Amino acid sequence: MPDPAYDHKQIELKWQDRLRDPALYRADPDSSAPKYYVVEMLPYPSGRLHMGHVRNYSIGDALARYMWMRGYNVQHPMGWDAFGLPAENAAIARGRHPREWTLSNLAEMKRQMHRMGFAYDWDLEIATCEPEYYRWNQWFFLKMLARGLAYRKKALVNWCPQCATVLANEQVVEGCCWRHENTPVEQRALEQWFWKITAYADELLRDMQQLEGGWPERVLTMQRNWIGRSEGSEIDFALADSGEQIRVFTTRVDTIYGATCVILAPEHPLASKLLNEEGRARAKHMIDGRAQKDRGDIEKDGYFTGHYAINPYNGDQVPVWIGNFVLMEYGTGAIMAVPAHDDRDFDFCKTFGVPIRSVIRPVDGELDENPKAAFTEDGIVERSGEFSGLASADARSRMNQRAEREGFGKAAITYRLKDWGISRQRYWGTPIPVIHCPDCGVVPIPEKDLPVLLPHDVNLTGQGQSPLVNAAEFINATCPKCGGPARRESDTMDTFVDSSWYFYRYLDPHNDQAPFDSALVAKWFPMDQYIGGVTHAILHLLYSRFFTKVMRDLGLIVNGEPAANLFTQGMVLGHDGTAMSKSKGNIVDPEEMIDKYGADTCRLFVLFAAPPEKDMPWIEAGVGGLRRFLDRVHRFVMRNLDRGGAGDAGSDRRALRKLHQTIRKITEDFTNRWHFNTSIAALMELMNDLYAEEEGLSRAALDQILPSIPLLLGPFAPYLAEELWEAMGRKGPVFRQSWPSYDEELAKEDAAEVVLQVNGKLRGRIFVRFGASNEELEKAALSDPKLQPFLSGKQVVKVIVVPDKLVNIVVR
RNA sequence: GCCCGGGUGGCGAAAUCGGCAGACGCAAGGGACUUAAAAUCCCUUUUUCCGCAAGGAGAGUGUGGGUUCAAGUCCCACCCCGGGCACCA
Repeated sequence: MPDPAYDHKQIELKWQDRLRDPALYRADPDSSAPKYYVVEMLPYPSGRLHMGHVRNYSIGDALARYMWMRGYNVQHPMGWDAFGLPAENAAIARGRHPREWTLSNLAEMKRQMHRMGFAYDWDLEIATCEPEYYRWNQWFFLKMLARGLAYRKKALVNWCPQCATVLANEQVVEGCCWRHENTPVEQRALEQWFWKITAYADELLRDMQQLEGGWPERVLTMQRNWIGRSEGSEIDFALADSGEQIRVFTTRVDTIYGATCVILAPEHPLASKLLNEEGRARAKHMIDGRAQKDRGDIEKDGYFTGHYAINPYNGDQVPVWIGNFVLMEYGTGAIMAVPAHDDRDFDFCKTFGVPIRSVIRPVDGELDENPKAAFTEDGIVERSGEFSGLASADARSRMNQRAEREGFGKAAITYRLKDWGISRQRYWGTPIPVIHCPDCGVVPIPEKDLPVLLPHDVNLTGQGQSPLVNAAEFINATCPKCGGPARRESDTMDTFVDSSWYFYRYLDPHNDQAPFDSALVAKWFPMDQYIGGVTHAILHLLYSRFFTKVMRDLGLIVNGEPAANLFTQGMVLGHDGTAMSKSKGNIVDPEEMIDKYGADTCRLFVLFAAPPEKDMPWIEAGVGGLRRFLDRVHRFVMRNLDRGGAGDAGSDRRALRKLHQTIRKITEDFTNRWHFNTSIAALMELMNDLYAEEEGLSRAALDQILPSIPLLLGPFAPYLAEELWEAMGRKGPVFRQSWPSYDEELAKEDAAEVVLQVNGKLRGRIFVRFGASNEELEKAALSDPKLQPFLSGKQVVKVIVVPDKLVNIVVR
């Protein structure tokens, strides 16, 4: 009789249907089990699921299933943010309303994910552009406003002409928009809303200590660089003619006696005042040049303003220049140039003939009167008045003291981090809940009037101004303070706001009294495990840390960090070796793969091809092998369900040993590292052995082996696991069973295989009982016939024995 | 330029604490079954040399050194690839 075929379509349809009940996946809020909280990063609903998403989800899903089987209380939400901008652009392109488009897309993605068999609570999904989510975004905004953490200012902002909106610094990649890598970002001056993430710069930096070990070092380093704290001094140089102050920032105030000019950024407000017409033209040229791509390649340019400034320490008058290498957005936008002790200043001053004056010598060297290059290390300060002879560090602190005493400067800390600009000139996003009143100014909408909802009928063009500006019904409002006519804010919030706190809302998605129940969050947070792509290292992960700290200060939560452990999984790359993306057209559609091979096979394949932290190029050639493996599993179980037989003791022993070794191996893989590729390889080895021993297996051995197979397979290939489990007459679901335990004794080999080496070269091997003494092993090795040719006529110098493993004989 | 990763067969990879390099899978080749094909099963597959054969000897984890009885793994120098940061004062 032929073996029953593994019909993945029939099996998967059947179990898709039976596993639809959300109650199966829901965590028990009263559970005393050790908690384990897995959250998945969300794909944008602007496209369909692709194999990259399938891999990301499969990693978390396998882990969640295993944790359930170990008795953990798993909250394993997968849901979606309805991200504004992509949704809006896609909706415009298809001539549909963003809301309609978003919801239908969410439904489609939900269907696909259900088809893939991801175990998740199907009630939990959140579309963050829905009214209830607006409400709490806006509520947070008002809280921030009240605390001075939200403010509005006119600022030079990054503007993507393609998106027709503003971008945060974090969203600019190599001078281009993160979504349009060929569109250079422009600078525009606009009134914008900001959130004061800089108020938490120090804490965001300091608390990274807590994350050490739990978060990848790479991510922490990226955040550290991004925050970019540097300690130094701010010093005022007064203009010789007008007395107006130029404040400079330096980390090397100890070199200030060597300052030979002051350089302003071309955008510096004072620059336009000091410059003549020609100078202003030069400044504009510098600004334009910088807007182009490769900043590092731009040659130094400068222009003398014709004015002089006074070094407050020694009264020297130094020329004031503008320079294209001085950045307005860092420090104070002005520097003192110390060519003798800074590479960039050296470059600049050499080029423009500004004098060079050395004031620092190496601790055990002379002052270099005529340096060929800048000496940038700390040393001993010379020619610096009362500070001469001091070590650099010492000089810095004494100079700061003097600056403070005399009122011309102070010690200061500068950050590279800028406040988070959250204004977007788009339709599809959370409206910023304020009103502009001609009499009262900016007036927040009272909490009781939230949420402010988007008007439904707008003219979406994707061009120029936000469509909300022209939506009269929306824009014309009444001032909540004076009752007079006023204008509603037309900016909407950056959608990174939505993703900054969605994982809290997941715990309590239907709460209409508060963003979430604080007690529930206190019980679950910080989440034990967060999984996401490294692409979010400084966007989402920094924002959500900031949000967490703000919410803590609002008294909503008690944790200071959102996630104790972060795992950054690798991407699935297209055939061309670059990340899958719709614009490149290299995405692989899971729908096709599922039809062809089945959902289980697809999941198994993406987990098997590479360990999860590694990028994985999509090479379909290997998928068939995984399908064949599942076929083999199915066939083996099905044809041995009712088979009788006395069996062979040797076969039984070998098969059971392999079984227990496999359980041990997979358990260790889940516990120590998530290398599912080796777990799956172990399962394949088990099946290979079972096939080899099949003839000799007794009924008793089969009764032990068969039920273990779906349990071990469950985290990786859930549909087949359920099917086999049911075929054995058991009640599911598999992921709610106990994880099988292994017996160390049964897993043990009969004898230790000991490798024999002579001078480190493999010359033979022997089998001995476990725990044989070093003397026994040494004796066995020295008398082994295979080793004699290499030992005869030689003198044994040393014998190294590693019990149960190896003997190495050193001869001369 | 600076800071992280990484470099192992034809390919994806494994080797988890310094102890048999290449598990597992793909692809390839050969065989069995079959009228035939598919499916399935079995064998070979890092490489060079010796041998009719069983078998044996050598080389080999980007390159060059080093430590060690023993190195893919540790140390030093360099090359290449990927990522992040980059006139950050």
